[in-house]
Amino acid sequence: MSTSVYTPGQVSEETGFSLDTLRYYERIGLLEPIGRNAAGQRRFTQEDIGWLGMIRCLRDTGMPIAEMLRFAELVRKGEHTISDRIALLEAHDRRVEAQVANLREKQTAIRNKIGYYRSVSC
Amino acid sequence: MSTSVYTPGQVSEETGFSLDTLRYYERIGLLEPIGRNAAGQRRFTQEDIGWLGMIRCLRDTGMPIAEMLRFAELVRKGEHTISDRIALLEAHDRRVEAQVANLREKQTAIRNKIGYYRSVSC
DNA sequence: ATCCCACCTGGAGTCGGCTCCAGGTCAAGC
DNA sequence: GCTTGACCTGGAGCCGACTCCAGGTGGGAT
Repeated sequence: MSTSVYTPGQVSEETGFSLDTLRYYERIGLLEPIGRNAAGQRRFTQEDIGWLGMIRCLRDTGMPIAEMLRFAELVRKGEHTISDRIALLEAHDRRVEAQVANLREKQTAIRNKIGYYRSVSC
Repeated sequence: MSTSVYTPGQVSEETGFSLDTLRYYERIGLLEPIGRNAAGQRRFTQEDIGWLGMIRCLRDTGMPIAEMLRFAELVRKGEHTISDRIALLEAHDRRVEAQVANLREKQTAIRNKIGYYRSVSC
């Protein structure tokens, strides 16, 4: 029961990020340099996977990579940046809220259009 | 009270699309060729603006341009494509629904993270 | 008359976010 | 002992969706 590690393939499988994307994220500094085995292959920790989960949330909610980098930076700088992190996430949460509202509004319009088409074609 | 027309500037203002984007959409065939005045400047009709409203809905809900082109194509082909248009919009509506669900799920995770940060920093 | 501003064109450039490639290394199964 | 498959690197390429540019036209206000 050594500290469990994961191969790139496993991580890709689990997080839904492609191998190339995982390498890309490491290259640009969104991931800390990932640990390696003797042969130089990446071995991800549970913590890396946790961080990737966060990345997944932020990406899926439309945060640009540049801003995720800022967030990653804050995380690296340690505990005293927590209020900044909260501020960043709250600002993002507000954008997500607006996004959902906009989607709902546009969806209603689309449904009205469908309704109109139905009324025409029957 | 001639049939009212609108300048590119007015349309941009009203629809939120940039002048360049309006020209781009016309170039790629997402808009029918827009009418011109004697000097060759575009004059949009009310109908053009209505169509741009539709475009706005579809774009804002994440439909790729390629698919909007397919939709535009159906509209051009006339009445007998209405059931196809319904099918296309319904499929899109389902994707929008999934999108909202995913956003909500990720938003919850983000809020939990904020909650966690709050608990740590107080 | 002249100025300015909104508009025109074709084509090139940008940007974000990956994605692909060539050429190479290891380790495990047949 | 050889093949296979997962991995490695640096760098180039791609895609979608605009956005910008240079150089030019036309018309309304001062």
